[in-house]
Amino acid sequence: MDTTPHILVVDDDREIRDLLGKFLDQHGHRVTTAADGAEMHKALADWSIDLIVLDLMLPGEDGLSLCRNLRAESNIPVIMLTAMGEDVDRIVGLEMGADDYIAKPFNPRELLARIKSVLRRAKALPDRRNTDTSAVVRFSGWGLDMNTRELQSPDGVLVPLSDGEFDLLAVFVSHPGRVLSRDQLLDLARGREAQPFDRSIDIQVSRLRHKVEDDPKEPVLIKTVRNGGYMFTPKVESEGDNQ
Amino acid sequence: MDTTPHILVVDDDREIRDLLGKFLDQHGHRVTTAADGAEMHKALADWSIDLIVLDLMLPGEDGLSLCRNLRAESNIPVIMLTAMGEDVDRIVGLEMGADDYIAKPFNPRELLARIKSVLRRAKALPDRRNTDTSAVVRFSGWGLDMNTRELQSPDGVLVPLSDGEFDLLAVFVSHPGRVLSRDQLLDLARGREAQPFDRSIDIQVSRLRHKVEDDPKEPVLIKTVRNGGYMFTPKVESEGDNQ
DNA sequence: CCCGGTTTGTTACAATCCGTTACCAAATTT
DNA sequence: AAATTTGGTAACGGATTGTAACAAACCGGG
Repeated sequence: MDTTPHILVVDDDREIRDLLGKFLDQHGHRVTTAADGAEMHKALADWSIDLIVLDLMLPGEDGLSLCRNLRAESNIPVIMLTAMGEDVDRIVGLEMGADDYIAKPFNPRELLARIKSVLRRAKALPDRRNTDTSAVVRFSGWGLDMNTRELQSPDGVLVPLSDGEFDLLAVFVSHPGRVLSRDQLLDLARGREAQPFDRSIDIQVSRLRHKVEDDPKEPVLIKTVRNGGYMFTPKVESEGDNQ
Repeated sequence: MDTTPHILVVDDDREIRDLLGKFLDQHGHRVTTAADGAEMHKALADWSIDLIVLDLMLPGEDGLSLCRNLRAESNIPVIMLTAMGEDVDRIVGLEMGADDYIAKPFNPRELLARIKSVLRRAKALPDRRNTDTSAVVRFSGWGLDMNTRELQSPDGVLVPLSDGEFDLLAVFVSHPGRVLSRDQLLDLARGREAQPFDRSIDIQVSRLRHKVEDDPKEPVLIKTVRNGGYMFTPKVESEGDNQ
């Protein structure tokens, strides 16, 4: 299946964003771009990003401090883009926690190789991005255990979920009260890109509704938003994991 | 506690060895040097090496294959030294599993920064070197002795495991709560690469389940994640030394 | 060297899962 | 109201997984 890595390019220069986006796209990556820190954070909330290419110099909060903040809360790998030939910046970048850097102007094939290398390394690391350290998530009486991947109904009965259903529900509970497009759901739950006429999310939502909704014809938890996607409506509480 | 990193420099050029050794020493690292693969292996047996700086071109077995072998039996980080300006070699080096590379002639301060960066990353990884210190690992009542390679059931009965089953279980207990792909499991437990249609991990998991699961049809400890691999779900406590 | 037992991987097949297609209903536009 | 778009889901088929059965590799002792 198509699970090409999703790369986020953060650069204030529109030309570089477009160029890099096109190049990485041509080489089989999904790409999202952001012009500054705010857009970057939005993209991180909306998509399942596998790697960030981050320009050192940015308007507002600069690349270095963004990188440090990223490091504090996730371990999404970061490759820093630096202005050319500045050893000092390179070193500071690495010490700030970037996984690699590359100086502008760069050889695209080398960037590709570095991306591949960093992604390979990252696979060996535990994925810290969604780990809210809370194992059990509760919503309208239901309990979803993110560790054992088990769903408990309000009556305390274990409802068997297939892996796909669990992954989708996990995405919903971690984005409550937000409309998620089919594209986003596909990316967040399956890590893949939508094909034309892709209805797989609809099907999976339908199957999930039959397991968690009282009346699947009249869904309360997972609402359809016409021309928008789906929205998980209940309030979600995460229990601190009890030892 | 003296935790200055111990760095092994492998290069056939005596001048570079001495220069690097002196430089790294001055900057607060312990350094051992080796001229070829044989000396490298001796140093690895004699010392607890934290990082290897490895020249690409070596007499006898060259740096690339040394690097690959290292990768197979430990996760000691490796920084490759390459002759200057050879993009191809750089790329191959990274894909061969090096954690970073640096081109000769290099700025010593940059090497220092890369060493620091790679060491920081490596701390996040589990140490796969010889853990001679006694270690009994416990999970949901079971006890796995990493030294004697014995598995004790919650009732205290010794359950015989084949070598392959033990290796696989050892990989699982050292990566609890993480989805491990078949590729990763094959690499970590067998040190080999998957062939097309390789089902050996499935079989081994099946056999392991029959020994450790209450109901192998309804596994609780080793869960299947469709399109992902397997996940070891129980909480793992290690009785031996912990950090 | 051969000979049994053990372990490990391959093949084969059944069960399950998931995405595509197709068709219908509901919502929206014309 | 008719036409069009959008969403729900039944049903089929390809893909993935579990495991039984077989074969190859390995091993220790004669």
